[in-house]
Amino acid sequence: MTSPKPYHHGNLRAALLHSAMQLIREVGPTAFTLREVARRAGVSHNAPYRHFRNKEEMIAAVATEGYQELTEAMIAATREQAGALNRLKQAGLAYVRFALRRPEHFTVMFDAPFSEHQHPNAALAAKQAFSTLVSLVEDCQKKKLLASGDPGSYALLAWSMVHGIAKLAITGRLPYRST
Amino acid sequence: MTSPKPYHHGNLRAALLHSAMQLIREVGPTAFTLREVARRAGVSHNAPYRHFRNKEEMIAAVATEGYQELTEAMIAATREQAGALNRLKQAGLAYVRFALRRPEHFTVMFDAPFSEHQHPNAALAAKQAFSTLVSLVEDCQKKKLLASGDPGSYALLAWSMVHGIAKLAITGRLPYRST
DNA sequence: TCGCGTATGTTGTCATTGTCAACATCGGCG
DNA sequence: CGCCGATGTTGACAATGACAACATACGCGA
Repeated sequence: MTSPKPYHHGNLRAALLHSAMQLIREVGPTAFTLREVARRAGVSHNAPYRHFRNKEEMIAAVATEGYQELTEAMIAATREQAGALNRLKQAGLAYVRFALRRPEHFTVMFDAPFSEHQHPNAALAAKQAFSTLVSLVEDCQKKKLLASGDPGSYALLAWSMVHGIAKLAITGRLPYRST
Repeated sequence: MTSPKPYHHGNLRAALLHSAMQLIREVGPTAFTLREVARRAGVSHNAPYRHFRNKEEMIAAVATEGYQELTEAMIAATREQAGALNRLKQAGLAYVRFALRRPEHFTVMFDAPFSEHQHPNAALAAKQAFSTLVSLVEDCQKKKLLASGDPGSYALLAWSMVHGIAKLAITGRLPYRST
């Protein structure tokens, strides 16, 4: 995305991100190690520093990708769905599904071992995910399917619910139930 | 709690937990360091190992304390409050207030860098917090203030919402608003 | 009262990690 | 074609989590 064209390796940045995600999935965000990522990508332990300022920034990059995927998942879920309310619901389900499919990724995205303020890209990606929700809520309001008012507030409420459910589901406290 | 009576230091375990919480509050759960905790408690870097098997277990102990505090906060908030529904609401508010008052502690409790399965004490404390919620919901149902059904499901829903709100508030995405 | 076992704390050590600095390589631009 | 800078490597260092061996002192039993 941001990197023009890597020289030696072909596309190290992407390869590193890939290894990073896989590693996080295997050992969790805590045991995650920069050097192991480098090892898996088949480069020296310092190569990553040409693409990320430090460990934190690399994690932030993973989170950023996660937000983008999440946004896409929500959009895809609403596509070819009739009814504004139904689309909102589908987006919510997609959200939870994403969380269940990639618990560690989800954790990295929201349990922010990194300070969001210092990672504008991540913050931006997160904002996009949120605005996806907001516009779905606005659609519902336009069609009088939802009481009018600040769309942001409603979206926040929706997000809160969905997020809470997803989180608790991940933690294994939610008995599964089809819907 | 579990420790009978420490010898040399007086009560190292408690002192360590105290330092640990303070440190987490200062630098976050990620930069948290066992050795720094020991330093602050004025003991050698290996003293903590007499009270906690490893770093993870120490964090789990901190989380356990957090669950207990949370439970107490919810109970305290419902005390001398009239109306089952109102009590449920007060508990929810107490939940959010706790999260806002101790964001890092809250983070440690739920973003579990530790695997809950392997820390029965933490799991138990968490369960107690949840059962507090469940009984509040049951009260509402008994008084027909809430549709009947599986109390657990309703409690989960309540928890999800409250938790989601708290989490998003911590992350700074929730515009504050008095209620 | 006294000595000893054991819970508690310390010193020493090791592999691993994040990060910095110096060096090597190679692709494209002039 | 030669140089510069982007990319990657090697080497180093302090800090960390964890283990092992050693020290200390409380409190029980004789």
